Amino acid sequence: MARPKSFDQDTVLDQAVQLFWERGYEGTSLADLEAHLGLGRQSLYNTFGDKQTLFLKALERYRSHVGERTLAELNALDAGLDAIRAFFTASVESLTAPGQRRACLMANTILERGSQDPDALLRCNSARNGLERAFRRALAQAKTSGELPEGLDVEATATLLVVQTYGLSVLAKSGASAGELHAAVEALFAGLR
Amino acid sequence: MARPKSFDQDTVLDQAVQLFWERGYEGTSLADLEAHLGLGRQSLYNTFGDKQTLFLKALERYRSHVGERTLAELNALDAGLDAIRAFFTASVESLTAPGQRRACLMANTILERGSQDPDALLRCNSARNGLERAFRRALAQAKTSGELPEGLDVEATATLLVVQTYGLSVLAKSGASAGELHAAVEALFAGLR
DNA sequence: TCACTTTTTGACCGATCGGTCCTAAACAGG
DNA sequence: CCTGTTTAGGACCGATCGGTCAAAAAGTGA
Repeated sequence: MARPKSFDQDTVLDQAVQLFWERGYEGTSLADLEAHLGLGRQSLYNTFGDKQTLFLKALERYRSHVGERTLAELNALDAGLDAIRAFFTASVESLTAPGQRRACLMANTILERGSQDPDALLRCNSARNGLERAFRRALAQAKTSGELPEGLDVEATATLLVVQTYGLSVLAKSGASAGELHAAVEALFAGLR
Repeated sequence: MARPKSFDQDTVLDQAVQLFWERGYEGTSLADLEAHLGLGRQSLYNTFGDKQTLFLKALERYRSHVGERTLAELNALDAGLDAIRAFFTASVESLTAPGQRRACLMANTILERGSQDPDALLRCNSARNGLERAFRRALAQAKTSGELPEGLDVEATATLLVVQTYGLSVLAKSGASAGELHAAVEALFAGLR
């Protein structure tokens, strides 16, 4: 029963995700947000609260969109070793896409904000848990289907795969080629079987 | 034949390294530097140039001190698999030391400054090359001594170890326990042999 | 002691930061 | 058409940013 908002919240939030992803939290000013989101400062504050709150919502959005999409096939019921390999192949491709060397928003946030923003860190860790859980399930599946040896430590290996995921982000941002990273993934899988 | 500086450059530079390491480049203001380094702004500019130049010198110092110290045993002539394992064990301990969750300055810099400071990125990559070279040598040594299988791809595995190094930094900063990370390292080595 | 050179101190600069306030515009319901 | 409520625009706020300037202080060599 009053004037409605002239924009779609989720669309705007997606653009905020892009900005924070490319420039980081400190590197993204309110002026940047106004310019790229196409709305005034007061609208930003009315809709999302202050900068830090907006950032947390952007993190949430990243997790529920970007994250879940890449997790989808890993969470399939019959996901095994192939699904894990597909996950890393797709990750490397995405991380090294031309003009898109922005690593992973979660890894970026952990390093930039980990010491200062416990809420942000909490969301990053929740996202990490989701990934690690998916890895565990796929690893267990691969183990029962005989793709992996009986003695394999599923818990530790899942953590190892998370380490690998974050490490690939850093190396990709530093300019490593897709070939290098694919080879590193191959080396990892050579040890798994 | 004039007034000498009242401080030791390297000592001051070490403190700058600490600050940048803990707070990042953007997160460290000139006021912070003045306060913790104990010298005035003009002295900073006279001695090290502007903030970005100081940062590059701090990166260099980090590499030549922190970096070289951890690389030392990896660069020993007879370094093999044990040396690599010792490197990761020491890394995990250092990364999870209480009150010191600051990850690795190189990884931090790659993610925070990689897109904006090509000079900084260059130095990070040069440090990475040093690490990767040491890994290659130790891996080759381990291969000839029979610790590792003939078919092992030294090049790709060395990259894999760099990926792990960076990944451990991120996970450590996110709050992962030393135990978790040690287990992940174990899982990695289980695959290598 | 006396120049000469450098360091140091601290005030100061414009720009930009995140955030707020106030007013005008725009829509919904009656 | 009004009335009520919310949104939108933009001026404005104090604080802080990196960087500069000028003057004072402190050494050096003669």
